Amino acid sequence: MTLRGKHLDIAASSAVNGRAPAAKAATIRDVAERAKVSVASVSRVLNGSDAITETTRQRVLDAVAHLHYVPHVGARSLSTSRTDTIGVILPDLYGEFFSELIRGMDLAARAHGKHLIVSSSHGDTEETMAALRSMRGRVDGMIVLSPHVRAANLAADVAGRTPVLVMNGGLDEGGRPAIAVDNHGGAVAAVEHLIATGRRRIAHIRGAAGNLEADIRAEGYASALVGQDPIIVEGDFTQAAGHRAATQLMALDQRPDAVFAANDMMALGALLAFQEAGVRCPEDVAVVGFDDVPLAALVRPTLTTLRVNIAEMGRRGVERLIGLVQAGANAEADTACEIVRPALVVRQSTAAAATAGSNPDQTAASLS
Amino acid sequence: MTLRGKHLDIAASSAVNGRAPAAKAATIRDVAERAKVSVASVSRVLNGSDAITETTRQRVLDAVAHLHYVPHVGARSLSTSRTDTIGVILPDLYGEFFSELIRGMDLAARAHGKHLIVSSSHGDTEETMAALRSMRGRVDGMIVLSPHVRAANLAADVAGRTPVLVMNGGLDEGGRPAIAVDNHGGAVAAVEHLIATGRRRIAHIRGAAGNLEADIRAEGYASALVGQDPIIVEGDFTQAAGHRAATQLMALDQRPDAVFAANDMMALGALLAFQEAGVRCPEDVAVVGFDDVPLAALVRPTLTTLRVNIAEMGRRGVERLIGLVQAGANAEADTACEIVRPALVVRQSTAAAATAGSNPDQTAASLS
DNA sequence: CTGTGTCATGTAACCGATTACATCAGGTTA
DNA sequence: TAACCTGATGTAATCGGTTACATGACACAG
Repeated sequence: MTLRGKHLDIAASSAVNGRAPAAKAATIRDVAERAKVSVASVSRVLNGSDAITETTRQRVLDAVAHLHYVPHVGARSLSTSRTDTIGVILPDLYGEFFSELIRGMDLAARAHGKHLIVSSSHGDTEETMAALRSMRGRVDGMIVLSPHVRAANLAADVAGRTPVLVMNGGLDEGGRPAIAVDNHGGAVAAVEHLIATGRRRIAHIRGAAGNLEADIRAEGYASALVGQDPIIVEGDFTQAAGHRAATQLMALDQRPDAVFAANDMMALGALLAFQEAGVRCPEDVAVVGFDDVPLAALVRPTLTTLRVNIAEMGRRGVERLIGLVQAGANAEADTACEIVRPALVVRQSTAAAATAGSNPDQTAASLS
Repeated sequence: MTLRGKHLDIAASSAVNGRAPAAKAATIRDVAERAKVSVASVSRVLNGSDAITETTRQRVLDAVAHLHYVPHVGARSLSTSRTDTIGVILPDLYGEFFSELIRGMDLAARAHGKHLIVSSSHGDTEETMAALRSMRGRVDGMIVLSPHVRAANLAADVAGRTPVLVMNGGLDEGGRPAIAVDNHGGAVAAVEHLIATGRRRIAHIRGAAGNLEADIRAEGYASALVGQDPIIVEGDFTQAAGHRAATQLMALDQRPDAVFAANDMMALGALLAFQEAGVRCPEDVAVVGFDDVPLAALVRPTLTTLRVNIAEMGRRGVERLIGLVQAGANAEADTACEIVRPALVVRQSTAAAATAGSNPDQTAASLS
């Protein structure tokens, strides 16, 4: 049982012949008392708002320092109804994509004096909703990354008055603030590059069915093919899935001469599977990934991929959300869907056989 | 200006001939009113504590559902002085080490219904303190990863009554709850392994000077050498630094036949530098890293390293912190320094020349 | 000398929950 | 029937801030 209010007296007096009760943290009233001013003045000094005599300011600051006073955030957020915190709900925390994203978000959050609460939903819609509910009231706004459009939209509903920025959703979120990668365009660019470098049988390792981004990338792949039927193998964005998928592809009657994987981790798994089977990359088969995680430039052969500036996207997300929070009630504010266009980064894994190996890592400088 | 308190009446009446003001979120009193019970009953239903008639419970739950009521966390935390949130201060958010760590922490936090606030300090002591201060009152406890012991100790002081668990610090934190990696033992194991596999000139690429872990690993390296003087090159834990350091090593009169890098990213950079220079690994030079980030098993040659189960360490950290929070005032509770012993994982990069390449990835199964 | 304006400061009402204690209804028991 | 217990529910104090409004001091003009 905590000691509070008038019961504190009783506890304190009983402590006379017992051991001292744990010291409670100083409150604004303690500071006011010690500085011999009112709580209002203390609050004013701390929030740097009103006109305050230099003398008073000093007295308050001294008291604050002496008592190691730190304002109680809960109390403050109760009266101001701001938390200076933004929530981030990710499908997963595994892998370089999310780590880069969080890094970018942290950068922006720190720059604006905001805190970041992160939570993962393990890709489950129900868990996403639970995470969302438990964050309500705790944050000023939320960024939701969901592989399922449905969840993202529900999310925005559950959130009620809390602004929600959807990232990683589809491009067709009806009038919700969002940031989305141009998955279709990226996939098309990948396939066109493969065709341009002379590949004629291009296979695709796709992400999990039902995952929005996986669907769009697969669709982009299919639409960009020229003179061949789609060859699609299921995956789930993990390196192991890429490995399995590549093994399947090698077992085909006619082995493809190029593979476009829906992300870098699967591309990597495929790369390893080919290597183990003695299939040479890029000579026998070209491989393209998606995301440009740092890893892509570090493997051999270095991986051609679609660069998405992940950290920058995270930064941008936080900044837009902060904008939304400030706009507040002005419903008209910012409901645009911002589109990030990935850039094709050509590395060894799709080089023409003749030039392969000449320059180990064309992008090393920019990725140091 | 927000509309609050008695001024709400004025605003509401003026809204009669204007547009409706933004609806305020429902409070416990709104729920009580609608359910025709007192706020106490609502609170009781929501916290499942006391005896409540089934009828009342239903009425309350209906009202809650109808109003989309969500308790205001700030208010709750004000009266209960719990936040159900734990803060994590990291030196950096870059790279796989921290991403794995956060993943493990998230797992444990979710399992206990806690939230996670993350913040990075960019390795700067001053920023660490600032982050710490701004978290006070916002969290029930904090986990601080600091490369500088000093900061970690100051941290524990600044935190005041908030429990702090130091991770990644030294082993000699005077009686503070901590979890630390046995950096010395790991370094010794690395060097001993290299000696056992016949290497005779072993160099070390160390982490930034002043970084505690870097210091201890370097010291462990030096102490394990047999019949040779230490060869130490400065680094800073980045891949680029590893690359530079390896270049320096290759320029020596007598090139080392083994390199122990203070972490995997630098080992990787070194690996690439050797490759570019035509120095073969493991034939000409063996390389050992530290951490066993997922990446270590994915490069070629696969990297021998010291495995630290990073995610598990994060999980453990959160669980211990939760223990500390619950122990509360009982100062005697848990002040132990838990030690995590890294395990040597032997892969291709230190294989004897004869057997190199026989098994591309000995640990692929366990890392899928 | 009084009225008025300015500016620093104080007082107290609020934010939205929790919870100790009061109350009250209904059933026992003497 | 009166005294008493029991268990559900209500009332109001409290957590620690912010801030509208009141107060009070002082300067200057009329």
